[in-house]
Amino acid sequence: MLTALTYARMLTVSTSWHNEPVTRHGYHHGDLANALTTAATELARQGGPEAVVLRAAARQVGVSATAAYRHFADHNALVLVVKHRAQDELVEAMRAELARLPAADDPGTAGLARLRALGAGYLRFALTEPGLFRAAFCKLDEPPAEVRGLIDGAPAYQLLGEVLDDLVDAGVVPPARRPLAEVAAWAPVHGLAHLILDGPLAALGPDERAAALSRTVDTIIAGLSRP
Amino acid sequence: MLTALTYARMLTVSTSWHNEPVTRHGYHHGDLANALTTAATELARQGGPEAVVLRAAARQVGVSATAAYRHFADHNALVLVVKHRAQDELVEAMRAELARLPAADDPGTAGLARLRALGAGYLRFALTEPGLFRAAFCKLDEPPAEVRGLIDGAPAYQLLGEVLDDLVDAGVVPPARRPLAEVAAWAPVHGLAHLILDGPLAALGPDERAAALSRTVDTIIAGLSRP
DNA sequence: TGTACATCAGTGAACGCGCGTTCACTGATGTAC
DNA sequence: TGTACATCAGTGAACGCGCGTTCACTGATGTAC
Repeated sequence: MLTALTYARMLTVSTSWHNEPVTRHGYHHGDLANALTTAATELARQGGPEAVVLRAAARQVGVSATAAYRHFADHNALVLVVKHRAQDELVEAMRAELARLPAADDPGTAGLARLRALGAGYLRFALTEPGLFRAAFCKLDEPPAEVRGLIDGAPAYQLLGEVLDDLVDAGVVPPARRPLAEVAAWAPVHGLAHLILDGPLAALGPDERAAALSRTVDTIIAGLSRP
Repeated sequence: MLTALTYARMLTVSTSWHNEPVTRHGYHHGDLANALTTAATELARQGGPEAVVLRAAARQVGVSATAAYRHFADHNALVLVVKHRAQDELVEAMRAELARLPAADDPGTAGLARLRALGAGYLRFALTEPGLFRAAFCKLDEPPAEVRGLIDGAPAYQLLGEVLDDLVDAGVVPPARRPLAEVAAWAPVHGLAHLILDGPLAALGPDERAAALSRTVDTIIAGLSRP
């Protein structure tokens, strides 16, 4: 979709014009696919997946709506790339929380800290970027073949799996509790995010939210690590 | 919204006409608010909250779209009653699962069975009525004042709370783990439902789904009941 | 190095659609006398 | 019991909106000779 050539062309053009505002570089945009994706992602960031409107994205980039069809088969294809970007940002938020962790000696406590960090990063992303969070898990009109039959959002799932493996290695989680532990750990945090975002627990204040997360993660850990 | 008088009028009219199909009873419908709510709920059942279209509901009832405005302030008000109906059906599914439970002697095992039943009923409803499930938790344009500041979907929350209280009484859940246990128990099942419905875990087959639920609930119970 | 030409990436006008909502209206109902 | 009249609950036409998408087109780009 976005070749190295396209990038090169864009750079050439943008450096040859002086003080040109970023919006357009002439009749040929040079990087429309990327620009539309960014604009559409921004729409999703503010209004969720329903706000991803092809015409609005084109408008924002300063291009006719028709131009989008040179780069995306249809509206659904545009939403799909936004969904992927949103998933990428979610994983990024989780990794960021991991990176913030201080070094720990004991592998067991280190592993538990990582598990907590993943949950905290997940929830933080959901609450600070509700639009993107919903976009990351939105239902597409026709899901692409690559995704069907696989676990979507695989990077996050894999990240979680690694931390759980570490906890088994450290002797914190008994091997018998390892199967499907990803699901058992993921679902609670995902559910909490949805309950806070979309309804029943929306009325919780910041402190109550923190307490709810803490309680939820404590329960997961107590359950997974029980002999 | 729907007075006893309205009902009485409807019954009078409908019994005075012979073999009249249920759709209309003359110029005055007699029970339009209810009929529209039912039609709108059916739309949500098939297509989720986005499918609740005022004109479509009116069409289905065989009434002009304008007529709906005699009974609902606007589209949002219609969605709100659908949301409430969906929540009612969800609680009903949970109660149904409780009712199916055989009697048990030990209060501890009985309580755990009830907790499992609530989770199973919740997930069953989510998977068999995905449209209504999403409607039950949909975001409204302007949430009504009564709901803001309260925990929405209170009946389900309360039902869960009672079972958890029983588990404390039975000595299964230590009192120290009781606070916010509703959230810790609700979030995992809610999250699992969403993960299966809207994406990442959609590819799971029936057996895998059952295993995922079982693992998830086991982990909750192990966590909540840990000394 | 210059030029003809195929290809690519844009344009703007227009289509049909279905929505929520408003308007002025009219038929049915119920009540006061 | 009958009649005038206010009120209630419908009607149908129309509005404006914004959407996704298609059409025939044109300006820019890159390549073969």
